[in-house]
This record gives sequence, C-alpha cells and structure tokens, in this order.
Amino acid sequence: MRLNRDFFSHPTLDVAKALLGKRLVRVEEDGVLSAGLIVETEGYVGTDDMGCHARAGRTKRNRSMWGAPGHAYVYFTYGMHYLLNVVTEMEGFPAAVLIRAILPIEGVERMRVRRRGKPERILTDGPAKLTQALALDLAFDGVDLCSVDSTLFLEEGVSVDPDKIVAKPRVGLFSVPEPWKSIEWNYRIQTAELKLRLDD
DNA sequence: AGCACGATTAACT
DNA sequence: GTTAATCGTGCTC
Repeated sequence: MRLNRDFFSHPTLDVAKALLGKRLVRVEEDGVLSAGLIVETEGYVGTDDMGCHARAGRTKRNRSMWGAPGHAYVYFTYGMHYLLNVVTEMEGFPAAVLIRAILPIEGVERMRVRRRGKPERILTDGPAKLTQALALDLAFDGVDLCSVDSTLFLEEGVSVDPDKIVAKPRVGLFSVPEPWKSIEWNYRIQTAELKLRLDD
C-alpha cells in the first residue's frame, strides 16, 4: 500500500523523521522491483532556509518544490549526479526531504549491476549512489509518488523507535550561512537497528 | 557573456 | 586526508 498524500502534507522535519524505515520502491520497465528501506533523510524548508534551493526563488530547476506534496523533486548536481527529494507541506510552499541513504532490500543484483559491481555495503549509502542504483534521473522530477501507476513510490516498511533517530547538521552545505549550516535537520537510523526489526 | 561552485563520489596518497 | 571529474545554474559584470 502506497503512502498517501496526507503523509507528505505535514511539517517537513516531521516527514523527514517519519520517512526513516519506509520502503522506497522502483518498478522498472520490465516489471522488476528494486527496493530499500530509508535510513537517512534531510529537511529543506522554504525560501528562508539558506541551505535550500528554494532560497533563490522559483526557477526552472527547483519548481517541483512548490508543487503538491508527495511528488518527487529530482535535480542534477556536481555535473554528474542526480539527487532524489520528496516534496512536503502544502502546495505553494517550497519544501522537501532529501533521501540520502537506503538499505537495499529487493532487486539487489540489479542495483549492483548499475553500481558497477560495488559491494552491497556501499550500493546505496549516499544520495547519488541510491539514484544510480535505482536508475533515477531528471525523468522522475515532478513524478507523483502517490499515484497508483507511478514507477517510483513509498510504502510502509519497518517501525522505527523515535529515540533511536540521530539528528545532525545537514551534509555538504559549505558556503551556507549560520544558523542554516549547523542546524540539525539531518536524520539517521542505524542500519543495525533496522535489520533487527526486519527479523521481527 | 563569463564565472564560481555545488544537498557528491571514487580513486588516490 | 586530498583531489579530479564534469556541467547546469544562478550571480555578477
């Protein structure tokens, strides 16, 4: 059962934490599934957040963030990488959650091929690694993750104990001014903790 | 029109 | 720990 629009309509940081443990699923053209459990997320909230792409106002690149919640915001960076975000809050307010890492669960062999034979341990432990593993690019920008026929969506996964969530500063914001640079809007759950719950 | 740099990764030393 | 790869975007002139 796919997570519905209401799940994404809440405050971004709440959604960022709630996404930990959820299943990110990619259905490929040939019907094969690739899936993983989300283990790290990051919140980007509005035009006042100087670490958020929305700080520059609405542009061709970041327009998806202004759209309805539950849609994907995929962008290209560093001249070679695609990063996946999930749009949050109400339509018209630019905010999103960056999916930074997942724990591979299904379609691992397919992921390994796309990741050029890398060991499972480092298949999807970075924001650009997971888009590589799931074959996500700009074609997914603006896709409705709540639609019944989208080839990318989210599902319930394993329950996560809120006390086990670790908050840290967001990654890679080098020339972003304080307090945005150090504010702890990066959330992570230990993969060991998730694996433990998987066995239940 | 030109330019600095990025919500990164991989391959080095 | 350091650095090259690689190019679209947004900012400055």
